[in-house]
Amino acid sequence: MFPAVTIQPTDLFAALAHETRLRCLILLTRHPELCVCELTHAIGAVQPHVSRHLAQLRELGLVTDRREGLWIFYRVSPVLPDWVAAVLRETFDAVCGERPFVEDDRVLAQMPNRPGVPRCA
Amino acid sequence: MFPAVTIQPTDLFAALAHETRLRCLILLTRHPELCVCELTHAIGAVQPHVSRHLAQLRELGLVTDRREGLWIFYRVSPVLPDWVAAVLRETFDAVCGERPFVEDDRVLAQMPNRPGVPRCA
DNA sequence: GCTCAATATTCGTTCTAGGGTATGTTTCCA
DNA sequence: TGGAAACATACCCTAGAACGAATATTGAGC
Repeated sequence: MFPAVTIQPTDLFAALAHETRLRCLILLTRHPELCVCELTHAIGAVQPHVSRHLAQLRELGLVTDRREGLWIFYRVSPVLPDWVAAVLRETFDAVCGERPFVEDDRVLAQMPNRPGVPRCA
Repeated sequence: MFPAVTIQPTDLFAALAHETRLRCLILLTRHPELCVCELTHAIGAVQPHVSRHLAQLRELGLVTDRREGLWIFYRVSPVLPDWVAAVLRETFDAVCGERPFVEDDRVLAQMPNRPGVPRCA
């Protein structure tokens, strides 16, 4: 019932202050969960880059990960403190229509061979 | 009617990611306006330190300043974009009862010779 | 004019976050 | 058991942020 994590405000804002991390979080707000290769493809960065920033989000407790075969799926933590969830929502509502966040989602939608997405031709 | 400033999300979060700047903003959310010496006293830092960080908040458009004699009074900008104001409010509500923000306000309340505050003994 | 108070800025230094690349780990499959 | 795919981590290096201290600016008062 209680949030499982405690997040210092300056830590939260430092996490959101980096464009790669913010873009990942915005994508993860649009979608229930995404794997690293999807985030990497959507953002257009190299895999270690995305992986490193996802690790920071994970260490802070903003996202959780689960393994399924070769893929590791990330999602926004379901046990965020209320005010953190509120900040994320406000931010998402404000920027989801702006660049580069719209493009990220467009690029993701056109990604071929996405894991978890059935390939019904 | 329209917000006078445009603030990039990463810029906002970078500003909030520094404790000095966040403490100033929280104090300025509690009080309509405060001068530099009040903020300096409340936070317990040296004057150039506070001044430098206030300058960053001002350049971003998060706060405005007005001169009155020797003092320069800062206040939270009245023309913030809605989502920025919402993020600030959520953050304030979440942390205003925590350290070091409560102590900052206590120290400020006990400050002698505050400008603008009538000295009715 | 001079002096003091409040604030801002500059300068040189230190420190940490981030980038690029290479390599390690885990899992699946043949 | 060997290889390939997906992801994580380590290493070295660099650029930018922040600090401390000194100095500049602005305004009030005499």
